[in-house]
Amino acid sequence: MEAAEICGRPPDWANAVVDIASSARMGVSFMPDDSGYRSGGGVTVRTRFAPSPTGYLHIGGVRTALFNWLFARRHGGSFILRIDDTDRQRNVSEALQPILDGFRWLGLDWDEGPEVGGPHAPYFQSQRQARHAAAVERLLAGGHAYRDYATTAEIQAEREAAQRDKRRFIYSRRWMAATPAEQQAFEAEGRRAVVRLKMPREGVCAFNDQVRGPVEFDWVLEQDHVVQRADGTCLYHLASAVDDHDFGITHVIRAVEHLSNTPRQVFIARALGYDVPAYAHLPYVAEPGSAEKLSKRKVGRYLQHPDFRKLHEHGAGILAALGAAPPEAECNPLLVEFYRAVGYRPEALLNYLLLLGWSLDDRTEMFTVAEMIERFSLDRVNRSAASFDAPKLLAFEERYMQRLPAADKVAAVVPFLQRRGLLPAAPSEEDLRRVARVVAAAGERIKVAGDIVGYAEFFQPDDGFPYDEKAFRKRIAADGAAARLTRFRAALETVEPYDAEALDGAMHRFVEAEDVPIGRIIHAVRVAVTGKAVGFGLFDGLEILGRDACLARIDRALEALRRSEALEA
RNA sequence: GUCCCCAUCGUCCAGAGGCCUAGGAUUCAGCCCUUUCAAGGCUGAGACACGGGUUCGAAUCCCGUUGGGGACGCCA
Repeated sequence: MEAAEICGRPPDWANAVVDIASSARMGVSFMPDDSGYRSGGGVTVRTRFAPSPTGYLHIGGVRTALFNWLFARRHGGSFILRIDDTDRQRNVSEALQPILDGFRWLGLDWDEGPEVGGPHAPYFQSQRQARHAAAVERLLAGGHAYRDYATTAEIQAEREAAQRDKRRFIYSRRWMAATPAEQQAFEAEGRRAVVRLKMPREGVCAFNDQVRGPVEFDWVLEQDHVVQRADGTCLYHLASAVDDHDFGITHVIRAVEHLSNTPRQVFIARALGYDVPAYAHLPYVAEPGSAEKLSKRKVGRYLQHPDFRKLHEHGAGILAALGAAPPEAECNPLLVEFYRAVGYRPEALLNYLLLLGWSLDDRTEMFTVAEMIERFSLDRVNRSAASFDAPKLLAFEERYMQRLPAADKVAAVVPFLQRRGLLPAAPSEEDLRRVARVVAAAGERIKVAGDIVGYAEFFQPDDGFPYDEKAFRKRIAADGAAARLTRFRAALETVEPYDAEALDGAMHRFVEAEDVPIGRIIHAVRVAVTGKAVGFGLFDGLEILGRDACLARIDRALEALRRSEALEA
């Protein structure tokens, strides 16, 4: 067969610029009313996120999902969840659950997809194989694909030969069955066919990326990708292009790693006579302190980065305090589960993720979800990778916590106290009042809801909390400390009313009478009453605990001191 | 190796030829306040990767260099 004949001419559409949404990019504004994306104006926006059921919701994936979701919501369109499960047969539902839970926790609702169904069901790729296979048949019939009888070894040999001669590898199509006769001949040899795309070998594939602008790829550089295996199962790119079309996806918003896969999807779509969707390739999220793509398998390495480690340790501390060994996913700050388990505000995570690659201007940082939807646009998406910055995420979390109304803060914190066994499943009014008072006193010290476990002593019996040993030695076992504490205890008995203000006054009168710096008594009281060296305002703490508890706790501390002295003697 | 992409404070962003002596946030440092603190207040440090053009004028446009990253599967 002649080379010219083998290669053929590229289909006439191959060089067409695919640009259904260019007007939006060129336009000054990108409002729903003039974009033509609304029903009535033409196309209704439909975006999708297509996770594979791995059991985890990765932070980078969520960012992509968020942008898809925002774009759909912004334009009054639909956001679809499609499950790319062609690869795994086992336990799909089990591996999917954490992902769906993560979406729900974040408030990213999907209009069509698993559990909610929709007009284009099924939404599991593995259940759409008949459609994929039918598409392959059409590709074959249209001459855009061919049956190839080469073995992997034969292809590999060609590839290596090309490398040896330092030329680009272009498949010879030697085992392509162009006619039924050739097909029979190959099969008589016992060969089995895969279906390959018959890619154009001249011209360029040009399209207008919604975040990167015009992009071009030479068709020659594209290989004759396999779209269907010998066993009849179809490969991802074929399935993806077909499903996107079936679902009426108008905008494919995904990570840049798919940019170089786009030509073959464009080829498939055009060959099948589809409208090609608009593409938007997002920069990927990079690892802390580097430009490399974030990978959930490298957590160990990221843990060596101080900022990332701090984020992790903070969360791990909370999880450890909650008891029972947490599932692995909850210990990994690369996964959404971590933030939920530790008690982050979902809005804070969303806000942080939004600004990782997108901005409105040079100063607006806080966005409610409604504001995000209102202001989001693809043309303000950044083109370069952004690395995951743990301190910044924590800063957002702090701000959201600070702004949270007191009642919501209490509600956020209660489940953590319950899990720690510090609060009954059905807390009484009085229980909740105490929680509210501790939360108020702790103020900005509670950055994530789980931080409440750091104030466990306010919910434990007077003899049921441990002492920070070092603090105990320094503040209570010190010379004269016990005697002073005993005298202060006496003062506490008569303070009236027993509130922070009066306690403050009593303390100051005490140190004046004793003629000692305030630090000599205040720390001793704190250790005696809370067991800790640090905490929120001492007088608030004394008030919350109440007189009886304070006296009992001081007695217990003095008793503990006597016992340890006796032991040493 | 081939192709593609990216390039402003440590980090995340702003900057569409003169509003730039480059702005905000975070981080860091110092100071203040304070009974402690991963608390609060104030002040400060800190960047246009490099080299050529174009232009009266360039962080901004063009070319090159360097650096970084990604894609090159009968994976998704």
